[in-house]
Amino acid sequence: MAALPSDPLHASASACAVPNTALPERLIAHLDMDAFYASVELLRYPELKGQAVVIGGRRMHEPVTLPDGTRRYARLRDYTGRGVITTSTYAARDLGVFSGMGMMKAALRAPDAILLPTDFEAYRHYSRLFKAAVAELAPVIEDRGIDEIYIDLSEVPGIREPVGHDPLGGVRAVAREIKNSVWRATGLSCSIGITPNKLLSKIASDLDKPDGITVLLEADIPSRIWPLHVRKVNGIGPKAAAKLQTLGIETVAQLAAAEPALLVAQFGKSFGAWLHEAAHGRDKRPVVTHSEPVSISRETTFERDLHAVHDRAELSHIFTRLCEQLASDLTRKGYQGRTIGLKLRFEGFHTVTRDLTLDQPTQDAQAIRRAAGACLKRVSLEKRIRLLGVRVGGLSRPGSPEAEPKRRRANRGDSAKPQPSGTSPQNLALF
DNA sequence: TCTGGGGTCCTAGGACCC
DNA sequence: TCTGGGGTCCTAGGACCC
Repeated sequence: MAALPSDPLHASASACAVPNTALPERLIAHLDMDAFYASVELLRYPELKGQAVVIGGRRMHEPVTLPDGTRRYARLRDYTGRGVITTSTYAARDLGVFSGMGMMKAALRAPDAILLPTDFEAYRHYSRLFKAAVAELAPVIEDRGIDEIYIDLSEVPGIREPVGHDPLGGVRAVAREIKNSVWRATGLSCSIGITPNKLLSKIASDLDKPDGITVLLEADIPSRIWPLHVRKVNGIGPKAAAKLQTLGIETVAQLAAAEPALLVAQFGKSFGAWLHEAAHGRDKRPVVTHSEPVSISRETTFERDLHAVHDRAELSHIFTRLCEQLASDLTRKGYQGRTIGLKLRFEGFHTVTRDLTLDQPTQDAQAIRRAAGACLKRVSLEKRIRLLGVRVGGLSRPGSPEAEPKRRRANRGDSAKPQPSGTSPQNLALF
C-alpha cells in the first residue's frame, strides 16, 4: 500500500478509515541483545544468575566441574594479563565493572566477580538463532554485528493498526512479538527501540534496558532525546564529545541549539553538518540488507612487549602464524585481496600502519607474509612491540572482474618513504 | 591497573593521467 | 618554461563502533 502524505488537515478526518496516517513513512527498529555474551554464558551456568560475572580471559579460566557435580569458577582476582572485559552482567556493572575496561583494573573494583573465558563459537550460534527468529517476522534486517540488528518494520502486516485508542498499538504488538520470538528461539532477552530512523532507534533501544521496548516519534525528540548526553548519539565518540564540551555543549539539546556554522567551523563541513542533523533526530540512511567486507585482518597483543632483536624468533613465528590464519580466513570466506597491510603497536600504545598494493590479488599465506615483510622494512623498530597485525584489503572474489591483475602503477614500494637511518640493516635481519 | 580484536569510514597529500 | 584543473589510485593516520 502506498504511504499517505502526513497532512495534518486530513489526518484526523481519515483516522477511522485509514489507521496509519498518524505514523511516519518509515518505522525502523533497533534490536540489541541484553548483555549478550554474559547472558549466553548464564544459559550454560544458570546457577550464576544474579551474580557479578565478567566475560574476558582465556581457556585457562574455564570453570572446572568437581566430582560432586559442583563447579569451581575463576575469579577476577585470579587474572593476570592485558585483556579487557568484553561483557559484564548487570550485577557486575553495579560494581563499576564495564566492557572495555582492563581486567586488572576491574579486578581491583570487583575481585570476587566470576570470570569466564570468551566463547565466540557459542555467541555466533546464538546470534544466528536470534537473527533467524526475527527474520521470520520481519525479513528486512541489517546486521550490525554479533548482538544487534536494525529491522525495517515499515511494511510489516498489522504494524499500523491502532489498538483501542493507541495509534502505536500495532507497533508495540509487533515489538512484543519479535521479543517473544527471540526468547523462544534462544532463551535470551533483548531491548528494542522503534522510531522513524536508525539514529533514533539506536538511542531508543538503550533507554529501557534490559528487556525493554521504546517507541518514539518525531514529536518525542525534545522530551526524550534532547536531555541525553551527546555521547548517546552513535557516531559521537570520546574525542568529539570532549571537543564539544570545550564549546559548552554536553546535551543533545545544546547541540541542537548550536549554530550550524559554528559546528562546521569546528568539525569540518561533513561532520559538522552531520552533528546538526543528528541532534535534530534526522537520518535518511536505509536499512542495508547486504554488504561485502572491505578488509579482513588478524592481530594479536603479546603478553609482554617484545623486542625486534631480542625476541626475533618469537616475533617471526607469530608473524608467520598471523599470515597463515589470515590466508585461511580468506580462503574459507572466498576472498582474495590486493592490498596487504601491517600494523604495529609499540610500548606506550603508539600505533603505526604500512601497506602495499600488489599487482594481483592473493589469498596465499606466503605471498601475504612477503608483502607484509616488505612493509615491515619501512618501520623503525627501536621500541618494544606490543601488538602485531596483518590485514588484507582491496578484496575480490577469485575469478571476478575486479580480480584482474593491474599493472597501472610503478612499484614505488620501498622508495616511497625512506626509513629512519640506522634501522634498515637491523630490520632486514629481523622477523 | 594502562587500554582486545575485528571491523568501517573519513581525511589528506602525492603520484599519475588526461 | 610555466601554469592549471579534474579524477583516481595509493598510502598513513585517526575516530568510531561492536
